[in-house]
Amino acid sequence: MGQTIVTDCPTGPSLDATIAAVAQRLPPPGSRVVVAMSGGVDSSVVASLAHAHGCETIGVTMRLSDHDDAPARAGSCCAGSDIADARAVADSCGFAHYVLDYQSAFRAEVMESFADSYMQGRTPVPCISCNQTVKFRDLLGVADDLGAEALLTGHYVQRLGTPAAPELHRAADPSKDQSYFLFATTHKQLARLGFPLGGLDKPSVRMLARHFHLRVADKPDSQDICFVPGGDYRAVVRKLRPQADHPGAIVDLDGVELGRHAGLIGFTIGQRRGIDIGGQAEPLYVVRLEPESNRVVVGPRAALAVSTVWLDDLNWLGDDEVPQDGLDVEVKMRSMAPLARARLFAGPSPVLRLAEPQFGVAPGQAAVCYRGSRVMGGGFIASAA
RNA sequence: UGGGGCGUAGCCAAGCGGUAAGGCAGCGGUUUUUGGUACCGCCAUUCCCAGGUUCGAAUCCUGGCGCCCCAG
Repeated sequence: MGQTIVTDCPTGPSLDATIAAVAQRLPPPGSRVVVAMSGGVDSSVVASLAHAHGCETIGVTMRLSDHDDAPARAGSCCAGSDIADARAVADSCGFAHYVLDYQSAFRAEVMESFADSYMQGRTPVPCISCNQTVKFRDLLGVADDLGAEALLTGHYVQRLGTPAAPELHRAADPSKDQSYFLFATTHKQLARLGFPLGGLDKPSVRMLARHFHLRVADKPDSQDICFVPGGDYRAVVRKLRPQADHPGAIVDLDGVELGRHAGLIGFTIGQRRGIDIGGQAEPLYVVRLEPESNRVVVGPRAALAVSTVWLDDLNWLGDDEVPQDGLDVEVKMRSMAPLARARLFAGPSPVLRLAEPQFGVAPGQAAVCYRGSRVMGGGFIASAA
């Protein structure tokens, strides 16, 4: 009593307009498509849309880790309940759905390298290595085997340009943009991929989910690393690499020991919390990790400033090579970081010269280069100074 | 055992008779399909202990205890 009835998106775009907008990003009716279904809202909507659009839709869910015995957890992908959700969506809409067991590949190529990376004092982005391996290599291969024209996913990114010269762009909704995680996608892969949701915002996607009566319509967005459901990645690394992590010293910039740490894997460059050293006038941040001596080097925020960033594995998505004298780009060095102006130099040792110093640049993270909304390419941060 | 100084939260520290600042650390939350950052909130009924003065004491007095410095 006395409650206000809230209508859905009273001022938002209409349902029909939204569906029409998405249809432009789908292959023509009759095309066979594979949809990578995680069991979440986004990919469920993609599959439902493709099916409704008249595509011969095959939903595929990869079983990636073995949490299926665990109780349903919000925020994890491809666990048991998520697989059931994907299956239920396919059943209710009436398109095919397969579950593929990729646990061993996922473990070998994503989880193991995740652990190794931490052991080396780096800070990996497992979502990117997952996209590079099981998703856009293996699953695309599955799509090929099934004779599919395209592999569709629920990522919030846009593939523009022409099929022959595809361009990767940020999502229309900047708050949902996932292009950071897709920079390593190759030109060839991009040509076969479709991201129907790239022009929508989340409320529109949920509106579509309700329209299709999907049971996942109000499922919470996923977060955290999918194979670290509770958010405790340190426990996962220690389980993968028992005995590999040892207590050591926390030292200041001059090498003076200020405290002790339980193990290097608990730290990331730029990290403030968890250092557990009080009595300072200013907060201490992790400035450097030294796997050789097992030391964590800490210092004031100012000590984090870097203006040169060296990259590994540059994946270039531009139309032309990076000019000899460099290219002005805007770079993102964390998924939710603001863009920083920089000049990119390619070659055997690609390097970014930052226009303004940046703080908390961590090796292992991706540096993704943009020009306007377009992803020009990127690489993994090797080192910074 | 002469002189001087100090003892306030895990650490640093303000307060100097009117009912415990702040910083760091920690904890919780918000944000977020990576880690982290940032932001917000919480965090001493009590000031080494025991008495006393006072309407009222962390602040004054007395006595302990504990540190630190200077001492021929």
